[in-house]
Order: sequence, then C-alpha cells, then structure tokens
Amino acid sequence: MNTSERTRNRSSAQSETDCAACPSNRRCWGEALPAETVHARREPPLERGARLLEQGSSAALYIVSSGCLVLRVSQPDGAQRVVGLRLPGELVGLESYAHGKQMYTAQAASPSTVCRLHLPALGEGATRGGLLERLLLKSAAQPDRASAPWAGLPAVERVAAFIENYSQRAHLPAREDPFKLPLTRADIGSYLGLAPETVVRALGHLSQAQRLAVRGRTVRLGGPTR
Amino acid sequence: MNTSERTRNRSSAQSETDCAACPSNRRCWGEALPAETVHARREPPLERGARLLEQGSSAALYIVSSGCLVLRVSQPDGAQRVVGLRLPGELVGLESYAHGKQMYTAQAASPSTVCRLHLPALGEGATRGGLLERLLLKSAAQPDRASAPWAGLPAVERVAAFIENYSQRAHLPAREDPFKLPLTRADIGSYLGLAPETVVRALGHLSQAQRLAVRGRTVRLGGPTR
DNA sequence: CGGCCACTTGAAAACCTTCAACCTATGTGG
DNA sequence: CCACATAGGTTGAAGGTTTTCAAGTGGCCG
Repeated sequence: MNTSERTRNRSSAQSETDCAACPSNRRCWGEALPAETVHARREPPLERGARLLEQGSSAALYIVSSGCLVLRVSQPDGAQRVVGLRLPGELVGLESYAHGKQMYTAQAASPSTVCRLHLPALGEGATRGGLLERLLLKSAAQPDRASAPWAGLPAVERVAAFIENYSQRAHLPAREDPFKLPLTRADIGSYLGLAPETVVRALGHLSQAQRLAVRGRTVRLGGPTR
Repeated sequence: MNTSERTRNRSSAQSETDCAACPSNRRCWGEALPAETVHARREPPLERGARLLEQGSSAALYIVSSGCLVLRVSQPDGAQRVVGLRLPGELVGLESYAHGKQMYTAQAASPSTVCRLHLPALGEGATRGGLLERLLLKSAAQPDRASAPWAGLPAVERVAAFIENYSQRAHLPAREDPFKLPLTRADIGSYLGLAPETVVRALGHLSQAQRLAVRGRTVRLGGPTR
C-alpha cells in the first residue's frame, strides 16, 4: 500500500515520527541526531519467537530498537542455518533493496522492538541525503561484513569470539556485567558451524579456564587475561 | 598512465572523470549510468602483489574495475587471514568510513585496476544523492554480508561453494568457460578456514566426482548436476 | 644450476560430529 | 498440586573428518 508515498502524510501516518524526538535515538543513530534527518515508524513489539521478516518476502528495512533478532536462511536441502544476529542499532533487511526480496528470515530471539525505515524510492530518483548517508555508514559498519572472523579457529575459540563479539555489540553498562545470550546452544552452533554439543563443551572449557562464567544462558566475561 | 582518456568533460584537475563516460561503466554500475551521477579517478594499474590499502590506513574508497583484490587482516597473534575477495564492480574500503581507518589490507591477486571514489564529506553535510544511493545498494549487495554461507559444511562442499561463488561474481562469458583462480591454495584455505592441504584434497575429490575440472589454478565448472 | 614457492601426497594425531542416553526446567491438563 | 510432556541442555563413547607433520614434485627466475 504505497498509494500516497510522495505526499508527506506525516500527520496522517500513525506513528511515523522523527527519530530525533525518540528517547532512545542514541542507541540507534549515535550521538546527536539533528531533527528532520531520519523518520521511522515504531512497529508493535515482537514477542520471543515472532517473525519480522520471511525469506523471500518483499523489500523492507528495519532498525532494531531493543531485543535481538536472529537471521536464518533455509538451504536447498531444507536445513535452516543461522547467518546473523541483529542487536539494537543494527539494520535488518537492507540486503532486500539490492536483491529485490528478503535474503533471510528474521525472528525475535528475545522480546524486541523495531522501527521501520522508509527508504525514499531507493533505486531511482534523487534524494535529500541525510538518511542515505547514515544508512551507508550503518551498512558499512554492519557486522558480518568481512567474512567470518572466526573461520579456522578451534571450536573453543570460535565460541569465545562469538561471545566476545556479542558482548561488544550489546550495549552493556560495563564489560564485567553478566548478560543473557538470547540464543540456544543449537543456534550458536548453527551460526558458528558447530554441533550444539560442541558448543556446550566449549562453554565448559571456557568456564573451566576462567575465561567466562556460564550458568544456563547467562554469561559473564571474566578471567585475568583479556 | 591514462592521459589518453577522451573526456569531453574535463572539469577537474586530476583525472577525475564521469563514470558515465567510461567504457566499462556497466561492469561497475550496472545497466545505464546517467551522466553526472558518479565521478571517479582511475588509479594507476596494480601489478600482481601490489597493495592498494594497508590495514589501519586512512579512509578511502575504491571500486574494482578489473582484476581481483584479496582482503587480509592481521590478527593479534601475528597471523594473517584472508577475509574477502573483491572482483570487478565491487567496493573496497567502504568499512573505513564507518571505522575511521581501513579494516583490512587489500592486495592485488592478479593485475588489477581500480578507481577511487570521492565521497562528498561522508559523515556530515547533505549530499546530492545519486552516489550515496548507489553506494548503499552496492553495500547492501556486497558479498560476505551475511555470515559465511559455507560454515559447518564439510571441506569439499566449502571449496565447491567458494568456487561456485567466485565464478558467479566473476563476469564470465559463459558458465562452462574455464577461468583462473587468482588465489593460492593457501589463500583459499585461509578464507575458508581450511588447511591448504585440505583444499588440495577437496579439489581432488571434486575433480574426481566430475563436479569440476582443475588443472593448476585453472578451473572449469562441470558435471551433469548443478 | 640452485633457490624459492606453490603444490601434492601420505600417515599419524587431534579435533569435531554423531548417536544415545539422561538431566533439568517450564508449562499444561487432570 | 501433581503427572506428564516438551524443549533445551548435558555427558560419554565411537567414528569420521581435518589438521599437522614430513617428504617430495614441478615451475619459474636470478
């Protein structure tokens, strides 16, 4: 339903708001966000397990405001693989504007909220900039851009790198704070290319080596080194 | 030395030209490129082994015009890993605009030419669009965006997937044409997280299974299925 | 020629997966 | 409130794959 797209029906649109007025805009866009730069529409909250995007569906772009989304692709053989995570401030669905349709399914791994970004006719005419510019920055900063940094590492190191990476992307108050991984061991394994059991054992090793403390899905980085 | 360019539009001091006037602009930007949309400066050709970018150096953005660049990161332990390839039409260095400095070293794997793209003050002021819009599309389409699609596959399948992916990104006249992989087995292994010997053996298996024909670095996709 | 580098091959060791069983929480219905 | 079902998690042992180590080949260039 993009009948009235050119007209800026800002008042008539439901919750189309200026990101500058959003209390959590720093999480999304960084320091200061000038007014009238980015507009977004807050979507209804997603409960755990809810799907935001279906692989193959039409192009749409979201920015994660809170929670965590898991990106999955279903492979020719029917298996599903986790190909990425999206944490607050990260984009979901950008690829769809290059490929015409969504490249993955996005599912909430924990209760999440997202805002939909409306791209001004991406693919043709001119634009005012601002938004595009920021998107470009975002896109460039997007995780898993340069191929898996953990490729070739032993399982224990892969898991360690994953958790380290997660904890840096999650906006934690302090590095020592415990946090909760919203993924199952199976999902972590799928993402890292490891069997779930291997993830369990790797966590065990890391725990024993004092490199982190694990209790269920709660993790705390720790240890003398690093 | 490309002073022999027939630029009707000699506006800039350097060899800054309108991509629309470049004979190979389709390779870079797709179908039709309207005039005055993207300007670039063709750089001197890179011979095999020459470095375009050094990890940690200052932000700069290039688009590959011909050849192939290998992206490497040097890791804390001193080891170097291949994290990506860039083929004609693909961007090199975009990430540097998000991180402030180059995230990887880019080295020509075969004789290559690149053009430098001048980003109009990315990070602040407004822009005319066009460029940014296209960059965004590019960026979204960029390979290795969603985490390694080969993670978890057995070595043979990883190598097969890599070659398949390469042959699709290289602009080959026909799918059956033989082509030359510009990488050593060690580089392929580094990229896929495999030992060089494993790459050798995997290629052997694929060859024996008629899935491709390998002779040195020359490869031809083949076989009845796929 | 000699050196170097990429590539290749074989065998043993290390690692990871698989399979199977069991455990622990959580939620549901009786 | 308990019994049960379910999903995620954990553990052990066997088997397969990959890495490592070692040795050898072939091409290219000073």
